[in-house]
Amino acid sequence: MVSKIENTEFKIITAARKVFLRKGMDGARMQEIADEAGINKSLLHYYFRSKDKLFDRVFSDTFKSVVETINKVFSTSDTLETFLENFIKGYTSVLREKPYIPNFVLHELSRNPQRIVEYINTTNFDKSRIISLIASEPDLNVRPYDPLQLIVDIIALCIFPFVARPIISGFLFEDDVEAYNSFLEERTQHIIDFVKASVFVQK
Amino acid sequence: MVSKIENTEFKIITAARKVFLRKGMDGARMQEIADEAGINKSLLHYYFRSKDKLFDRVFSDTFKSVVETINKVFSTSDTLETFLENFIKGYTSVLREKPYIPNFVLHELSRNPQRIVEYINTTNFDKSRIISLIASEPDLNVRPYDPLQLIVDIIALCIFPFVARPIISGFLFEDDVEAYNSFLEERTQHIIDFVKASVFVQK
DNA sequence: GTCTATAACCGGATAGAC
DNA sequence: GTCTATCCGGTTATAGAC
Repeated sequence: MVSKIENTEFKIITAARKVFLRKGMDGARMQEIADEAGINKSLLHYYFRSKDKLFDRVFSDTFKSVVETINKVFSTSDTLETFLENFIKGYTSVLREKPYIPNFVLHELSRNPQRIVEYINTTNFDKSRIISLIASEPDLNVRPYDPLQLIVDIIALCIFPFVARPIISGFLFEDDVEAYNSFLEERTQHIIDFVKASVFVQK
Repeated sequence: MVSKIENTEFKIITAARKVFLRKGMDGARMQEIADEAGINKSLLHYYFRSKDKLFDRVFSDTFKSVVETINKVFSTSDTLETFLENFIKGYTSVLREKPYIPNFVLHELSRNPQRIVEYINTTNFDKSRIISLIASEPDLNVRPYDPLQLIVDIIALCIFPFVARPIISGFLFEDDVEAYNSFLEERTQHIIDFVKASVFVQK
C-alpha cells in the first residue's frame, strides 16, 4: 500500500513534469502545477520548498531517463551496423513516446548550460565506448568519418523533426497532422538508409 | 547625420536583440535591456509601448533575415549538387556568424508555434521551388530520397551543433573551446561529404 | 498533511517633472 | 525625448488554523 505522502509527492512530480515540459522553467506557474495535480498551491512548497528545487527534481529525473535510454541502446550493439540500426530505431521510438523532451532539454540548455554538463557527468555515460565502437573498424567498406561528427549527425537527424515540429507540420505540411505523422513514421527507416548509404561504401 | 530618435531606437533594438536572443521572451527583463542600451527603462515603453511589441519587432527582424539568407542560397543553385554545396556552405557560415539564432527561434517556436508559421507565410519563401530542385533529377546516380526528408536532414545537420553547443563543447570536448571551434570548422565539409556520399551513387 | 489568508517581492507599465 | 517616482498586477513564498 502506498502512503499518503508518496501519493501526493507523486502527483506533484507528475503534474510538474507536465507543466515544466510544456512551458519551461520561466513560463511555468506554480498555480498551474497545483491545478494540474488537483492540490493546493502551498503544498508544493511544503514538499519542495521552492519552484527552483521542484524544477531541479523534474529536470534531473527527465535527463537521467534520457541518458539511461541512450546507454541501453549502446550496450546492445557490438558492430557498427547493428549500432546504427539499434540506435536510430531505439532513439526515434523513445522520442515518439516523449516528443516534448528535446525542447525541454534544449531550452534549459540555453538557460543554464553549466547545469546540464554537470548532470551528464554525474550519470555514468561512457563516451569513449561509443567512439571506439564507431572508430574501431578500419575497413575498406567503411568511410573513415570522424566518430564525433558521426555521432552528432545521427543525433541531429533523429532529434530535429521534434524540435522543429511546428515548422515541419505547419509550414511543410500545412497543418496536416496525418502527413506529419506519416513523415515521422517513414523517417526512422529513412535515417537508417541515409546514414548507411553514406557510411558504407557500396560494392 | 543620424537623428536622435533613430539613434536611441537603434540602441534599444540592438540591446533588446542581445537580451532576447540570450534569454528568450519569458526570461528577458526590461531593466536588463535598458541597462544594456545604457538608457532609462521607461524609454523602452516610450518607443515600443510594451515588452510584447518590442519582442515582436526583434523576432520578426531576426526571422526575416534568416529566411532571406536561405532564399538567397536557393536562388544561386540550379543543380542538385550545387544546391547541396551552396546551401550547406551558406547556411553554416551564417550560423557561425549568428550562433544564437537557432535557439532563439526554436525557443519561441515552442512558446508560440502559431506565430512562427504565420511569419513564414508572410515571407515569400518558395517551398515548391526547392522540392522540385531536389526531386527533378530522375537519375540513376541519384538515390530517390523523399525531398522533404532530405531537406530536414540537411537543415538538421547544419543547425544541431549550435543548439546543442553546450553539450558538444562541454561534454564531448570537455570545455575545450579550441576543439569545439575546429569541430565546427571541419563540420561544413563533413556535412557536404556525408550528404553527397549518401545522395550520389558511387560509380 | 492540507487548507486559507496574506506577506513579500518582482517586473511591466504609467504619471508627471524637466 | 528623457528622467524619477510610483502604481499595479501577478507570482512565489510563508504564517497559522484545522
